Amino acid sequence: MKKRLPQKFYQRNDVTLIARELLGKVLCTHDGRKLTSGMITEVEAYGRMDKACHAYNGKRTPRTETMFLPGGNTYVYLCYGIHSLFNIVTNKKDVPEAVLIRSIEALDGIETILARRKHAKIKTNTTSGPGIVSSALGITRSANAEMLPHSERIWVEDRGFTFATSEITSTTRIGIDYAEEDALLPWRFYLSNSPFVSKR
DNA sequence: CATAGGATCGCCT
DNA sequence: GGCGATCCTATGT
Repeated sequence: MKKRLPQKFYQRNDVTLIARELLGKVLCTHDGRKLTSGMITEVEAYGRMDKACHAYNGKRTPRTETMFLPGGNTYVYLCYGIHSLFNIVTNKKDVPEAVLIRSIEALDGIETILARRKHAKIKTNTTSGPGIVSSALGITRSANAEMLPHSERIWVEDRGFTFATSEITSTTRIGIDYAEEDALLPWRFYLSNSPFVSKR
């Protein structure tokens, strides 16, 4: 079973539900030569009324404008001058919410992923961490504002991997101390039994 | 225009 | 556990 997620999956009005449902889905990229993919193992949700969100309280800037696009778009931005962090926009147009993909477990194109990461063999840190996911899958800011349901470069598939709520850990997000009380929201989700998670 | 700082990583000790 | 890398972004003058 390989089925690309449809637009309506992303456009629902519940970013934390979508974040949890993205666990086990398969993020795929094609750079024109090689297909690479990985099962999503760790995510974080960012809501429109959440001080950790770039578009908190409707804040529009050239960068955050992407978050106001309809759900299903990609939001890729540069962090610390080095890392392209990959997010999936959710909800309807003009409702800025997104899911940050933090870790995956490599599935397709292992050789390509290893070469991009300069690793000889798969280790837990080959695909764990938001900057690393982009490195492993070849995602750069040129992949910003791509429509996942239609893009030839990047998309998400359901391959039938499912996980019960009891197999998912929900806890606080990483690196958002500036978000005051919202730093306490349990909006980071990961597969409890996966070794491919950025912090255990 | 100038400036401070970031949803991080990897290397060093 | 600490820190430098590296550059875009947002903000203020």
